[in-house]
Amino acid sequence: MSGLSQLGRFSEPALLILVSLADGAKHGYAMQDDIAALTDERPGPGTLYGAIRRLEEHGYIESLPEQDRRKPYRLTDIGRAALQTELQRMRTVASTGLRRLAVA
Amino acid sequence: MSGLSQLGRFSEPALLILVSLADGAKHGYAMQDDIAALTDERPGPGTLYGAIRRLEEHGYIESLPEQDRRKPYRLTDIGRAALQTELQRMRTVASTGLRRLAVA
DNA sequence: TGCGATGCTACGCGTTACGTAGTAACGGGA
DNA sequence: TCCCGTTACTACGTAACGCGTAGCATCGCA
Repeated sequence: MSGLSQLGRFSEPALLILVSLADGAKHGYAMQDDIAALTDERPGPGTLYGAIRRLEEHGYIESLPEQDRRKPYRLTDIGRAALQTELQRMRTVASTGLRRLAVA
Repeated sequence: MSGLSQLGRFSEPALLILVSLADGAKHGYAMQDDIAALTDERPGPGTLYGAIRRLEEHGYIESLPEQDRRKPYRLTDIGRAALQTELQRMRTVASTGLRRLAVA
């Protein structure tokens, strides 16, 4: 754990899952790898599969037919739209914050 | 409530407070205004003052002498550094996600 | 045949988000 | 002068989430 992460609720697993699915369908373990590459923090199974379940319940992602022992998921249209909105907001906040830090 | 916010834990009050303080010391109510302008979501007092307390406990912000009925806070050096790190990570994730959405 | 990596489920604890209610002081308008 | 809305914060409770741990099964490889 480092930085603001100790405060909890900063890793935003759900959003990272959506980002992970943005370049194609993946199953859980592959998402973990992708997220680890993106953020240097590998979410544990409790975090990951909990968030996946909630995202599916909300209709942001949907499961594809299971193959092998893998349950792949992909973004729904709703999920894609929500992700775009959220990422734009995120980028705005990040830019604003960094600008403020630079000026001050 | 709109978009991913219904999933909870997406508004990240603590980070928004830090961004809010990045352009100068503010008291709680002023942070609410600033955050509302930034995100179109005004955090309620439970959210705001809870997050402020935790940030102070962790040494990311510190309180200035109370004046009138206002308790102003400002970023500490630690808070400033943590915020910068976090915002950079955030911008990277946002950019990556948006790029992926554009390609797909 | 053992062992690590893969892939997921189940469970529980601590913490957080957030709504609601309550307090108090101030200023402006009727 | 009496409301009433705004400012500013405190206190409290509940639901939800993050995250760690444990467990189970399969696969490949040495």
